[in-house]
Amino acid sequence: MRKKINTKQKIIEAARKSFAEKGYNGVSMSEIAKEAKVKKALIYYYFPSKEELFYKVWHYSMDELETHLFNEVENENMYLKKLKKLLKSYINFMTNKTEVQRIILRERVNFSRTDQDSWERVKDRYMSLRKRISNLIEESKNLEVIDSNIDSNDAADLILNGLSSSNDPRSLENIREIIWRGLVKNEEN
Amino acid sequence: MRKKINTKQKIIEAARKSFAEKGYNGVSMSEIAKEAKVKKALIYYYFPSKEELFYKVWHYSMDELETHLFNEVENENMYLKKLKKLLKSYINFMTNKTEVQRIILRERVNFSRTDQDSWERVKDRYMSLRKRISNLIEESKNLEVIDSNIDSNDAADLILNGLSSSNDPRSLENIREIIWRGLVKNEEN
DNA sequence: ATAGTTTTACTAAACGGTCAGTAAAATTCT
DNA sequence: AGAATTTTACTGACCGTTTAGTAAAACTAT
Repeated sequence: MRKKINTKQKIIEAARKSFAEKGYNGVSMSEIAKEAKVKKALIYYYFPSKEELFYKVWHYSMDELETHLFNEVENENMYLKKLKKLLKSYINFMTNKTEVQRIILRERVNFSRTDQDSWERVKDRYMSLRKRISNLIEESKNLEVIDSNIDSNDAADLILNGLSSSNDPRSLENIREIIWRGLVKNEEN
Repeated sequence: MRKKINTKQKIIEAARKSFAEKGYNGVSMSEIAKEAKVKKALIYYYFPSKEELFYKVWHYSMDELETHLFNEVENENMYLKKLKKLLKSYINFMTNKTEVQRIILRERVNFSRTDQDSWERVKDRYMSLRKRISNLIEESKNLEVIDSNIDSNDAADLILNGLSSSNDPRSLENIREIIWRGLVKNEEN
């Protein structure tokens, strides 16, 4: 901890930007180094491999997203408002932190690959976030806010996928409204 | 040893499988060659570059999808049923042709990249399909089947994104139902 | 001095792509 | 018809470049 306190963070930030733009396989370690304004070998001083660097970037991003989503939600006491706020927060995060958005969109597809278990950890971290969302939906179902026929995991997927498609907040607001109308109970139930 | 007949198609099929599994940058031409059981140089006999090969694969896949979607739809005369059938067909295609599904999911993210115009053609081909879907929604709006507040482009995006998230037909059915409830007009409007 | 950083210099393997050449099939010439 | 020529389908060896990763020297702060 002599000279630089934030070198490691600087590398993570640069890596995230690069991975978000071109995807894991589209970026070389030299590119990341250039973006971070350090020499490539220095990255290997802090991270043992490209794969490990990516995992750290992913984990860091998911922490950020999860914090952003649930900190605001927990201030709410009504489940209807909790869920409503979650959707708003999600849109807010996705339109502002577009790097995180893209890195999720890009690498989520690899979860279904069976030949490489290097993605297992990455998948697990994502799934733990999805579970928190589906739990919230499940609780809302019990309190008769959300239609009981709805599978909470599928609903969480729809939120996660539907609300990351665009960078335009207005489009995402429109999409959110459609999803919301599909989720909440009909008045004449 | 002249084989000739379907070599080109065999390469496209192998390329699609490989691209779907690992993404454009995750696959080498040698891998594709191995998958197609031909020599790498032969790929360059039929296709001038990796990029061009990918575009052909993409175009071929989009043609397949579009044909599958709209052939069935056009037999229907009511717009409500047309749209309903389109969603069904889309799920059907995505759960059976998982290679196409993954290749779309993987490479769609590149559409927002501004630094490379090599993706322009790829994007254009995808957008023409999206337009056909949003046109169908727009017409359904005029006939007061679909809520008039809904933006047809955003609705098309929601369908395209929400209904490609999984390979499990049951999950996709659930998601379709949520989307559908969000789209159609309320009885007590 | 010494422990923590950063850089220089390097490697082996893999990459996209090229090229000269070849055997067989199709076409043209006589 | 059959010989001569051209075109098609395909191969292996190879090119320059880039890749992830390493060893060790050099610098920096205490």
